[in-house]
Amino acid sequence: MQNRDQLNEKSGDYFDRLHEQSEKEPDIRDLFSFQLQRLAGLSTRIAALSIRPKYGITPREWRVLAVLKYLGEVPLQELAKHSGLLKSQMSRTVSAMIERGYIAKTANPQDGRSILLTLSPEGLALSRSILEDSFERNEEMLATLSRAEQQILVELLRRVTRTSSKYYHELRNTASQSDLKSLEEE
Amino acid sequence: MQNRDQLNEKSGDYFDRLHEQSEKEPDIRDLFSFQLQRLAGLSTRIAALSIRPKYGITPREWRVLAVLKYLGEVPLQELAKHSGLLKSQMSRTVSAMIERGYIAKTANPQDGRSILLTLSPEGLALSRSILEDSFERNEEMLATLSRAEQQILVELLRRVTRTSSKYYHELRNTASQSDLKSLEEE
DNA sequence: TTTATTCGTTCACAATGTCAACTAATTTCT
DNA sequence: AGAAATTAGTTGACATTGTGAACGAATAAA
Repeated sequence: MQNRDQLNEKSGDYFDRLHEQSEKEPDIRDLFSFQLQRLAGLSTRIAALSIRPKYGITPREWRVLAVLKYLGEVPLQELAKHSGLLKSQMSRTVSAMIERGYIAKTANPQDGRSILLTLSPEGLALSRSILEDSFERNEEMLATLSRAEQQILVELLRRVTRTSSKYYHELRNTASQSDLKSLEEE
Repeated sequence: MQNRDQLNEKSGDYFDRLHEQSEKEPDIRDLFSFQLQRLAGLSTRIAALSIRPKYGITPREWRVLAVLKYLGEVPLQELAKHSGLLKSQMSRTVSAMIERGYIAKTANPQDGRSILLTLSPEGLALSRSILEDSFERNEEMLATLSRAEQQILVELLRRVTRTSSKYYHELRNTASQSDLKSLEEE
């Protein structure tokens, strides 16, 4: 058998068995962000496992396609914001997607610096297809929860994301007081 | 002002405004794993922002220290499993931490191949300190939720993680039928 | 109209993730 | 016991992701 660097988490043995609570010592297993990171890592691996071999596309690329799907026609910066990527990352990603014919780019008549991006028919079809697969994967991941619980989870995450985003931008601003500019936006 | 590739998500404008639900078209904004990824990304950035400048350590490194904190004394593989890293990643990370004096390594009397890892006093102190900061950051991120809601969220995530972990290993096994070995473990 | 800002591209690099090859030690099988 | 397979840890190679800065061109602000 080949020597594979597996993530030998096996049958969930390492996930959050209830541990004895030491009264004073902080424990990373109780940390929300730790749970979050671990689950997100799992989710990425699951996605890569099902999507990469089938569609020859990275998780980031299909995420961009799916975001563009609901945005319609937008400049690159806008696409980056909604995807949670830097514009430098987005520029490269979009280039690759244009090369493969999934994204079309046209000039922005309103602004000569900007470009407008849309999904090509192929991109739309691909995006739809992967998105369906993704919803199926999510079903499996969430299978342990009732419909009601799933909705609660999604709603809680939504709220936490909003709060965290605000917090993040506060941190950025206090960290680099060089650009007081950003204070203006709300 | 410097030209920084900012993630201009600004005041949460791009996060989950309720969107009109097209009846049939799947929308990535409704995808659990998408929300998860986005929030995890935010969380990482927040952590890096507060930890890196203060302690000169990467998020992954402190995560390893914190995991080792509750494990006590374990071989490398064990530490890797609990941290969600490959043993190759863990080997490198541990080397760096040993070099900086945060982790001590001794031979395993039970098994000549294996090594036993523990936190050094410095490592323990550092781990404690960062962990406290992390709990504070989490407070901020979760500030919008009531205590009860926070507990619900944590519990739901815990269950989803367990289910997802099982699902992941199933996928791996069906994907590579070369090693039927792994079927044995439950 | 000069100055500052913004859009997108590109460069350079750090961090992370993935897998295969390798050794030494251990276990399993016969 | 001895050969064969397995396992722990290290290392090499490489793909992906994340971050910040420099730059030209276009636009907005002074």
